[in-house]
Amino acid sequence: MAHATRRLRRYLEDELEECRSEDVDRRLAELDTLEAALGADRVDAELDVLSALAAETRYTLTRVLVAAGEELCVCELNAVVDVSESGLSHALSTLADAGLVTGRTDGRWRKYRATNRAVALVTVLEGSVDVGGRIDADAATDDPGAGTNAGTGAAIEDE
Amino acid sequence: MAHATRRLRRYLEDELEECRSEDVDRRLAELDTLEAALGADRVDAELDVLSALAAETRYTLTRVLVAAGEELCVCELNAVVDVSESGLSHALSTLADAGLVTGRTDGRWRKYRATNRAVALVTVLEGSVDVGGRIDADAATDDPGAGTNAGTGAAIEDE
DNA sequence: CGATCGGTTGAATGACTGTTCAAGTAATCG
DNA sequence: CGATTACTTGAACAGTCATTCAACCGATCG
Repeated sequence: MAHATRRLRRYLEDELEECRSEDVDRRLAELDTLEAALGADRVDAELDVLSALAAETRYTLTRVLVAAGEELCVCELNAVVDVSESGLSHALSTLADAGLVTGRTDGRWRKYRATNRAVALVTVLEGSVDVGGRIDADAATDDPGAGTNAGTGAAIEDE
Repeated sequence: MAHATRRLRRYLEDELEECRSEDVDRRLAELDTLEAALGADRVDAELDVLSALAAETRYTLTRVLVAAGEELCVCELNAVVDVSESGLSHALSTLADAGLVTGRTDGRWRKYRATNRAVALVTVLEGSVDVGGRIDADAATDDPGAGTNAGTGAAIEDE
């Protein structure tokens, strides 16, 4: 980190007009705080969730389960993802480990359901990502634009 | 899909008491609708964002930029992620492609800032993931629990 | 101008991971 | 009970991807 710190030092002396090393040290401490505030465990946990979602099969499954709004049988899910039977099982297992779905055995059938976490993430992604090349990627000012729309619609609701 | 469909058929005949093939066909159509409603382009776009975030270096960068609430110089970011100089550049480039950060050149320094999309996603992840083994992974009933907390705090705010 | 600095880009490689095949388990059926 | 069904688990392989090294570009400085 020797080289990087030297450059950072130069940047800070350049940025804050006065080049008192006191100010520089303060800024360095602030950056440390910023990093520490994240918490390694927390970042790890959140990365597990992200990694679980960041694969076509698993994300499609999550989307379908969220859209359904009710539990679906494994054999139903098999109809929408186009992987082998065991591939589907692996995918659902990974999602369950990440707390994105929960499964329960009902007689000879096994049913899965999306968790609140999955609903929240899918909802934000839906609201944040505009398909069609253009994106709403203007820089964030101060106000978190979270909690956009709800009501994913398209629930099956038979019976 | 021949085998899977056969099993699904059996499941549906088992689930819906009456085994009229009319009902079965309707359910199959509903599942198709559920899948189609997702939209392949949309899923792809959202997967790009998820994939960009689902890596320790890039997620940490995003978290720091969101927490900072202002633009940070590359040399500052270099102090928090522990990868090579070019690794950092690659990471920031990937994040920019996914619309999670934006960069601008300021004299001889390059500065990056988190986008609204990044703020939204990080906020939801923060609110959704409870570290410490236990998770709030109770099944979703109907109400999307999105838009939880805001105010990531820990902004640097010097000057 | 040449030299240095800050940062990016491209190719290469090692690690990771998504998928499949084969075998295994729990439940129902006959 | 054995057979079948519905699904899971483990090992193995193929494809992907994060990181690094080297070369490069643009800007500033002397």
